[in-house]
Amino acid sequence: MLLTVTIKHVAKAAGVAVGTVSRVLAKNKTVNEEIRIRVEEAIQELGYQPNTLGRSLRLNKTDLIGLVIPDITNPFFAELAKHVEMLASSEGYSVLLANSHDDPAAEQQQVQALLGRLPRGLILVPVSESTIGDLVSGKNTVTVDRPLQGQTLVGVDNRRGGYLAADHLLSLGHRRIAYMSGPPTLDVARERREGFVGRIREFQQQHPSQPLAFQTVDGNFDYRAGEELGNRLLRQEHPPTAIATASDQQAIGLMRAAADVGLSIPNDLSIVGFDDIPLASLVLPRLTTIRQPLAEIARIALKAILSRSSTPHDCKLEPVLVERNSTRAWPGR
Amino acid sequence: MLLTVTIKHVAKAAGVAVGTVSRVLAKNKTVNEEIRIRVEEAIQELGYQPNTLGRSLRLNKTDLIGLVIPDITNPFFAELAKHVEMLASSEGYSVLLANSHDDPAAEQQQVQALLGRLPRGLILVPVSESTIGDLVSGKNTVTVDRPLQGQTLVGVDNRRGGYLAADHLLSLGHRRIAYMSGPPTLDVARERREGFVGRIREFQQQHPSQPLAFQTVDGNFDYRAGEELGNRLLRQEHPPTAIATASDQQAIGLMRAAADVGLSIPNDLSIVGFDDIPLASLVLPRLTTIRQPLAEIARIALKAILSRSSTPHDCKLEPVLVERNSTRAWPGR
DNA sequence: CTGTTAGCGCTTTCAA
DNA sequence: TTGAAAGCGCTAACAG
Repeated sequence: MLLTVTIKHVAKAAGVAVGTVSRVLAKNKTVNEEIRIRVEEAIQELGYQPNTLGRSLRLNKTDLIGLVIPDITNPFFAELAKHVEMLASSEGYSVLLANSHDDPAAEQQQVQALLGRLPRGLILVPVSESTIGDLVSGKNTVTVDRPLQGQTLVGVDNRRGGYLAADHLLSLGHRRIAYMSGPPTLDVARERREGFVGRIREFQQQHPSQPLAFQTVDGNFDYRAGEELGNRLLRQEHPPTAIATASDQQAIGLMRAAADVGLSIPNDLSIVGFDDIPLASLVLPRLTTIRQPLAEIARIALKAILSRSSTPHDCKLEPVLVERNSTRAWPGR
Repeated sequence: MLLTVTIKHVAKAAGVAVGTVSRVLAKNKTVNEEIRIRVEEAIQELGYQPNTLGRSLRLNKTDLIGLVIPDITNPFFAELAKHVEMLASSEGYSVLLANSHDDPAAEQQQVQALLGRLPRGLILVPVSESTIGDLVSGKNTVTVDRPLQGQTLVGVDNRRGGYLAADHLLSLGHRRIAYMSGPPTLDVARERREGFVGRIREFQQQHPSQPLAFQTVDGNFDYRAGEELGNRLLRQEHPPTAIATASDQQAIGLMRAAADVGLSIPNDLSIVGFDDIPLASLVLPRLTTIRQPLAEIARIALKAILSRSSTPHDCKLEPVLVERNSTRAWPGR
């Protein structure tokens, strides 16, 4: 019978009290060298592993980080999860993963479930203000990508990202431009669009004589939406020569649509995405996109959690334009 | 000061003993209706949430499922994680996620870390036999996709999958065929290849007079390997007219390579992938592939964990060929 | 049917 | 510097 070995067994084996064992475990300096060695030998001998539950119960805190995202299958969130997990585990924390499926009810349930596990903190990509607002209030929460009233947000400066995309297209000489936005209910989507539109307006004011056609569509962030909106955009009488999207997934769906209508990228159509997911540099042609520094975002989010800073303090990182092969000067040939 | 409310507070508020509160929490039938109501009211009133730590410590078991995969960024594992998480949370469990990065040392560390949290069970996609074999032995572990000595494996019949791919290509009339395998160190990769090669040999024996060119290459499962191996394959003097790969990611990389050398799919080249990741049905052309029933795999793995069946009992599911637009009869035009 | 109590494994006073 | 003991929140065995 393989009994689990506790601190008591170690104590008896080393001929000391449990308190002493606990002290060597905690690397407490006030323990006699000789005894310390004896205890450590006993630990080795018995293969003792501290029981997290006992410790957590006593200390009233765990080494768990809760991570609630809409969908781990989305490459952007997968990347976020990976970085969070890597960083967390290197600090001795484990991460509890939960998907909200962009469903407020599911999200509420998931957050509640994770909270019940008393995590050290929660990293959250919220889908709904209302349902979880007060659930997490006062709960050491950091929000990523999307804001939540009263909680620290770490993300990218979306307006700036939109601005960069528009600026890139404009400077390439495009004058028939479309913007494919995300769901208008999401702040991220609105901000990116505003940044994009802002640069367009700015250009129009600076060059009032130059003709400039601009339109906007919106839908989900996923591949499918990119394809559908792309078809709508490209099958018009005078389709745009350049399209910026609110996500790389949309951009990749859009590439599909472009191929379907026989358009070659970047010759007939320039595309710029958003996020820089791993796939962006692997599609054909490689996608020009606005990069979000996800590793950095994860790092800051985790730091905020672990340092329990009392006051929420948003952190907006700089997005950067990554030029690859899906954009080209117009007229391009 | 917001004190955490315990079972004691509820007991006092309801005018009963803690044991009674515990009983109504456990839905124990032996509790008086009237008292039950009073307790439930007190619970509502105080917003009492049972403390998982206390319960787990007492019961010596948690509601945690450990999930250790090579890389959450890989769409196949992301999909697996999603299903595991959905199923788990619907049963009241939470999942602890860890990435091993295909590194035996990291894997060992991660497994150890998760085991220290006393999970109800471990779902594992192992990278290395040796380093974790006895770490998890006797630990209620289920292995997915890749085997581990002495542990239950749930996955797909890889030989059958390879066989299906070869059979499909052969029956389409292809006679210059290549197989792009995964890392030969992995059983999955070897089995798929064996199944594929098996069907090829079978065909040759049945039709000894028919000319049939066949070759094999191998590399990693990822996009990049697919592209590199694809280039090697396609830039030969007499390139194959059909290629089957050991993963959809390879297949998608291969599509890139095909485009680079000016080959049109499926007109000049047929491709069949493996896994059926979400992206497979979104690339252009949509990818014909061997589908792994991942939802089913996740379901069975979790069931095996939760029912603590003592003896390991492998479970091989049937893969199925999903015909889409990347394969075509040869000669095809 | 309900109250009382021991104890899960651990940390941390308090004494010695 | 170390030992003894209390107690974190909970469940279950036992007594009533």
